[in-house]
Amino acid sequence: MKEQIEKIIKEALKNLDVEEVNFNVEHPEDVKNGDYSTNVAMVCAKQLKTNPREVAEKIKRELEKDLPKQIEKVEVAGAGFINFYLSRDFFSDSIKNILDKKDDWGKNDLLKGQKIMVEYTDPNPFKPFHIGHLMTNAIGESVSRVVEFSGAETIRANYQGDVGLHVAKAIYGLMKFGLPTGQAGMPDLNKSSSEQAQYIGECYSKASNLYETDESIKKEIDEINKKVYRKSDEEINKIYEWGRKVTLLAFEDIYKLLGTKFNPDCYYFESMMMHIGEEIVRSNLGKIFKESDGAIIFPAEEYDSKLHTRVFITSQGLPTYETKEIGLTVTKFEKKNPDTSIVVTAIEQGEYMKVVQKAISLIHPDYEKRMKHITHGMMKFASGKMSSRKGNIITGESLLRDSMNIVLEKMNERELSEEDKKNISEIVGVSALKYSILKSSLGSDIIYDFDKSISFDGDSGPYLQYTAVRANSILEKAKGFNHEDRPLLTPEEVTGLEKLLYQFPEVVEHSYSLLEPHHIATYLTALASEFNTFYGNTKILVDENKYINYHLNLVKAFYQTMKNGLYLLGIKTPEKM
RNA sequence: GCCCUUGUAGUUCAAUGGAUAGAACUGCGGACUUCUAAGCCGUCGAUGUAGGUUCGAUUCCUACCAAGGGCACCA
Repeated sequence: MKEQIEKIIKEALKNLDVEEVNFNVEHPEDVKNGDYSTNVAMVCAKQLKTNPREVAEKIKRELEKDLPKQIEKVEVAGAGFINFYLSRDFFSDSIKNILDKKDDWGKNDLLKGQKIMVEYTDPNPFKPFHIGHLMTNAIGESVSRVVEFSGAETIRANYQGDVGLHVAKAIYGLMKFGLPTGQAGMPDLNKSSSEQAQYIGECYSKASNLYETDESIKKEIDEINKKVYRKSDEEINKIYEWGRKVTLLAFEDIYKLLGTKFNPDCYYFESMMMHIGEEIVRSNLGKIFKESDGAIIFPAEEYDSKLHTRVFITSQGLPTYETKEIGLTVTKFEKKNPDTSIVVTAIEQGEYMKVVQKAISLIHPDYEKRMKHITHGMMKFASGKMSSRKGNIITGESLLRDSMNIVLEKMNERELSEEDKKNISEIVGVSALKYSILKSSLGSDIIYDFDKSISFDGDSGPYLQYTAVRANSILEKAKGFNHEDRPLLTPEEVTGLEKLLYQFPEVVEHSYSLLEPHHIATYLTALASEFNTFYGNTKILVDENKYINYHLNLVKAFYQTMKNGLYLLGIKTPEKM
């Protein structure tokens, strides 16, 4: 509809001999000002040397000569806005359209034929899955789904640091505090990979502290680090293989819970990328990279004054993260050849990534425009509550578990089977966390209040789910209610719900064009609120309701839209809760 | 010091340069023998400071203030 209005405005301008101008068509905040509104008259008032309202009137008269039937009337208002009011038929048709499209409702083909790769989550084996990974995952998954809804073939990639100092620290910790060979305090190898991974994470944390405080331990760990790189020590290799396997398996459990499926051939590892990257860096030494104090560096400020120099290969001859990133990017383009390669990380990687991307674009100029880096802020905690319910350090996993447990407690009031309660608490717990990450625009930090944010009032994931469940509940009850023989009558009045429903595809497009998932979250919350208002004002399943069939279609259309929208946020829609 | 993010109600967040700056939480006040009250209705309350561009600025530009991040061998 938006395109259509833009089109008739352009035609009107042509008929009035006005040069083409940049104008907007948008939804006014207040529905009193119509369903669509344009500022075209104000934009070209100067050009026509008259005041905006006169221009607006002129354009209005031109538009009225041939008005599409979906538009009931056009009005001039305010400083010179032209407002469009849609007809009852338009809204009724849009409900039908939603019911026809079902799970495809909201999709578009902006990216048809394109291949888009999204890399996100990026946890490191041997370290806990922390809250930052949770954020990156929620955002990356949502971006992937928005891209998918825009018609692209979507490739989900994950990049994991299986070499580096953190690995050496964890291995040192395991050797010092006990290996899985039956010593005291050891994890039972029969335990779940998640529990074994947790033990490895603890060893990592302890060793990490010792690294900072004890000089001789620091040396030992550095020595282990070299051995891991060279694979020169049989015992270390064994621990390494076990630890890597177990932590990666534990991550898979979390991905499953979060609803992410990476492409099986797109799990990239630093241990692979460092060799590829090193070769590229060394073969461009003297051209792009320089030697300096024994290290190999890239002086990015020579190309862009806002960038800075970074080390790519250390004076000890080890490749840094920068070099591995070059290997990764080149591998992605060579193996998968995406039209666009999107990488999602926290903001701390922002500056560094610009430098790396500059270096890559000098080697492969054709990649430059195809690389996109999305950054997000950090999750912080309100009022210093830094520990989880059990008193441990909060990891991404513990936060998830706590969230699910809180839901489970709330579910006690409900008459549901234990199995239902367990499943629902998983779906709702994940939703609470994901929504609190996705409701804000990227960029700024997220303040996470442990007590309040998982409260499910108002602006929350569970609120959206609960609203969907209410709708579903009506649809279920309607099956036993005699309504199918009755005629489909359409009420004259258009509800606020209908005035939002048809906008869903526009929201998806907008969200894609800015790569900002929060627009979907904001829209769904407004939509849920409208539904709850409608629900509160309307008794649907009663004999006196002569619009019963229309109302049921409306509920169905709402349910479908909410379900598709929640999907885009990476959130499942429970059938009951 | 230089560079990148970000400053909106008591709190947490919205607002492709547009109309009276929207929500949620909290506070206060309501409705309900009703399809799930994790819900609904009403109400109090905000653009960091100073300039500039514009018919019009929360949005763009400049300076300042404040928070977070990055600036050579960690990732």
